[in-house]
Amino acid sequence: MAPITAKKNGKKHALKLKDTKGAKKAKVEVKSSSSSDEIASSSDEDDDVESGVLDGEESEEEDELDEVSEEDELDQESDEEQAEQKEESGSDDNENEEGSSDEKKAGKEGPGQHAEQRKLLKERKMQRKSGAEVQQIKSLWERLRVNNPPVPKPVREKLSNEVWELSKDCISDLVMKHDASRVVQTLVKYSSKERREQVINALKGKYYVLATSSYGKYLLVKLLHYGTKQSRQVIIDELHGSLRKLMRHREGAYVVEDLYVLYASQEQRQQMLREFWGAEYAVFRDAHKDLTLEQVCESSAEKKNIICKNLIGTISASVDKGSTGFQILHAAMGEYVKIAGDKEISEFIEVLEDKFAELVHTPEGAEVCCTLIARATAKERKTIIKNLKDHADNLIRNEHGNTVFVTALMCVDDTVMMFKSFGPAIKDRLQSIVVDKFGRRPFLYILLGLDGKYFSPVVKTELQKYIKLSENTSKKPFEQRRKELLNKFAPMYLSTIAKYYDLILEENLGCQFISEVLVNDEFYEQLGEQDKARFQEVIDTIIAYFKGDITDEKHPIHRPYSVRLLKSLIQGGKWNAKEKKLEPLRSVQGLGHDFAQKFYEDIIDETNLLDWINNVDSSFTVVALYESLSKAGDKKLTKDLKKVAKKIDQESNNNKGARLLVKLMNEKA
DNA sequence: CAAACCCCGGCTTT
DNA sequence: AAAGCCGGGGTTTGTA
Repeated sequence: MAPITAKKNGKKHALKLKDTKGAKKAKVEVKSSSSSDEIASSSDEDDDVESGVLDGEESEEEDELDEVSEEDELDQESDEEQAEQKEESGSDDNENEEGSSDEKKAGKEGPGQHAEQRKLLKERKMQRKSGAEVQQIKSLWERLRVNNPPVPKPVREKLSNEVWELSKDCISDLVMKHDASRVVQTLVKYSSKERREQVINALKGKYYVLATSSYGKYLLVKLLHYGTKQSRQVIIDELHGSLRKLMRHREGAYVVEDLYVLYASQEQRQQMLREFWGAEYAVFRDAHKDLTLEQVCESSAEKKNIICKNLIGTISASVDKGSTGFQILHAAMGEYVKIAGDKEISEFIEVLEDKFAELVHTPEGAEVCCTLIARATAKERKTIIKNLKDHADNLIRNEHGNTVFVTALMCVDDTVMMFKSFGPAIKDRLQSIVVDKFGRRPFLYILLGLDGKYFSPVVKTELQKYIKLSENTSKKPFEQRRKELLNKFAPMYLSTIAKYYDLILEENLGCQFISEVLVNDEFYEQLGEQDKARFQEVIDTIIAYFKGDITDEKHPIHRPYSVRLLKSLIQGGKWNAKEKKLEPLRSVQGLGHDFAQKFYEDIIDETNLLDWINNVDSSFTVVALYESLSKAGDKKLTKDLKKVAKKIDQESNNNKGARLLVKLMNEKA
């Protein structure tokens, strides 16, 4: 692994640790991704970060302690841990906890006690099964793991062989202990394919226990990481049938999530999910291969009931455990809502309670959330919105979250509530949301509906699916909701543009947005008298924005979208590319000819006309001006153009605007 | 709108 | 396990 990776991981981890203290409540940010990071990085660190031994260990155990209180019934449920293992792992756990708290105490109270504690700990360790070997292996490992300077390869091989010789017979004892499990991790990391294969085989029959062990899980994840397709299959096969139980397990759930997200193939994922349907589908898995949920449910209402019950069982257990952010869970939820009836949907909404925000960052999770919003009753929608509004900014900017917000905008009848909920959170950030690739979408929706320009066919079809689903519970005519929202949001759009025009105009997406706002009859018609006046001020502001010497490279005209914006304002209408004609505005004032006139006066006049024509970036502006003004019989520009006609640069190949202008002038004459 | 373009994830290769 | 290729998507751009 490259040092860069190590560094990155270390950093990530450090950040994460800081978080765990203060930000329990602020875990809106993708929990699922952190799950994999957490496991990967905290175990990586052992090997890669030089100074990390104590830090890593301590923090890990701190996490451990944190979680202990959350302990649930599942440990008992987990089949009494295989008689032989039970005693061992039980005492092991205890010792580790003691160990960590001892260590901490010692750290505070003085070195003398510390040493004593250490000795005690060591003695206890020696008494454990394979204790002597463990100590020996560990000392070898200490030499193996050093990374600064890195151990030369031959030495590494030798050490690693020695470790393997010592550990291969008691490997299953090693992997459950927090220190020794690291030895095996390092071993796996520095081993050949064959050796890894051997480790995989030596651990056969242990993977369930491994997955549920707070230390073993790191090794398991490592094995998955370095493993081949086959070895992954071995592990998956073995865990297969226990997934539902694992999902309810504190450690196991993380392993399953990692497996699902990072290592399982599409087919394996499908299989994992099918296991959540019920025991039948886990046991006879080959018989049920290629089975889709819809098929099964259609074939028998009884089966459907059972599957529903099983799914919601796993889902609510995991949600209660705080695993709402897991992707595998989102996928399971996705299946559930696909077959759920209205009653089940209501129950599901209750299960999720205030955790909706944890769903919206993954494709599946967002889909679930959208479906729920679409199918929910007015009252249920209100609770969902109430929950989501606290995460408005993250929700709206997120690639998937934004569709959830759009769905809410499309489906919720109570637009007053929508505006009250989200308005305040949005108000001060609209200038940055509006230039965000995803964040701007909901606001373009309010402005234009599901315009194909901003909603790709895939997204659009999906959103239309939700519209269809919402028809049972939404009462207003579809377009009415958008109009009402536009009415409420329009003043906010306007004041944001007025205040932050320079920030927004700096971005391509921002120019595009402003153009959509200004060249829009519906928008203008929603404005009151006072806002209509402000609208004119905004237009003047934009005109003034283009003042200045365009031979200066920093002039805004040299940014690609500026011309497009100006052109749309000068034309005063939307270009319909299908019909190849301009659709003039019916009610907006101050654009089109008016705008052109002002622009050819305040910004361009006979003194700098030639500059604007002979520059590639700006020439099309003049073309637009010419078309707009000459059509209206405005002679000033035509006259000025004649004066400079001879100096227009028609030679350079790339100034197509200039040449087009000349062509148009000749046609006229 | 359509063509050009770029970026990313998955796959194959050594 | 890293490097390179390919295809599909989304975005940019060209200018009607």
